[in-house]
Amino acid sequence: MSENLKLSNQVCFPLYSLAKEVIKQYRPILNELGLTYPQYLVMLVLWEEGSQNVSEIGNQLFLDSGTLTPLLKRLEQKNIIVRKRNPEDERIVTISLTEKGKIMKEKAQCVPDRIAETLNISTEDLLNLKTIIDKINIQIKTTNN
Amino acid sequence: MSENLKLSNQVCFPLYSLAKEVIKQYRPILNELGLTYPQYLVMLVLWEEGSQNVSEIGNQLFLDSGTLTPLLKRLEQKNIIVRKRNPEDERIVTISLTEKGKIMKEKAQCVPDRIAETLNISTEDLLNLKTIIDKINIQIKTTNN
DNA sequence: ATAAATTAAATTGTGCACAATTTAATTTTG
DNA sequence: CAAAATTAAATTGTGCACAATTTAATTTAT
Repeated sequence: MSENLKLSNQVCFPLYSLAKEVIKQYRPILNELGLTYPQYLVMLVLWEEGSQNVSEIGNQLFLDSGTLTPLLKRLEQKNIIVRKRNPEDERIVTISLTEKGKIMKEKAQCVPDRIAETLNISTEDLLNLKTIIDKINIQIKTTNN
Repeated sequence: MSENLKLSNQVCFPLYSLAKEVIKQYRPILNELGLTYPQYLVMLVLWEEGSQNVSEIGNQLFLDSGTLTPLLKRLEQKNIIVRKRNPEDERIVTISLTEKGKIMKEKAQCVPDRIAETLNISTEDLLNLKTIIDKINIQIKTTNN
């Protein structure tokens, strides 16, 4: 068999597997907060930057309204965010944290440390991984637009 | 904010994004074969190793029957695989390629090259990425079992 | 000023991904 | 041998992810 189609030679498969594996490590930890990983990402954006439009959140997380609209509705049902149409421009929906959502930030402070623990990867390897991923991400975005 | 906090967020999110981005590059190419990326992975296993049980495929791709059963039914509907219960042990379902499935392998030969083209990443960077990812994947699997 | 174009979010539909449970077959044990 | 345990796949239910379309609001260009 040509080497071309061997699973072991693929780069994408280990990447896809590792991403799933890492998210799996987040699951039990985020579950204590009642969040999924994509929901946690949205909360990180709001904690860091405050109120944001749906599309502003989407631009940062590379997610579209088809993904975000139902996800945000779930966060709203948990009473950690509110969705409000902008009276200046009724097309825009602004997402804001509720008190409960702001308080959750405190409980979430420990998440990265706990992830770092369970991943058990040296800082050196993490930095190495980050460097190469960032480089490739930039290359893809610039090549593909 | 601790350094771990930043680092794990700064690694996990780019990892998750890059995996999605790379799969997005596969989409138009695999679409010509009528396959999704996970379906392509199943076909890679079958092309490389021939007939496999559902759980053997699952072990290699880290997917469970909840994911594979409907996926395999879709491949069966495309007439590129057949699903057959093992008469020796009726619990086991063996997946085999049809002629059409075998022929598809030829058309798939070009996929890795075309992906390499569109990703436009140096072989060195790809190897670098694969090396660090494989290392971390092994580390996670051994730590977490 | 209004018709056409654009924009933002929502909706619709398909396909993973995975936890939890169920079903049915096979093994192990008492 | 029969009950209990185990195993393999299927099923059920929830939640992304994304393409394609729709809806409604706003801009723009005539």
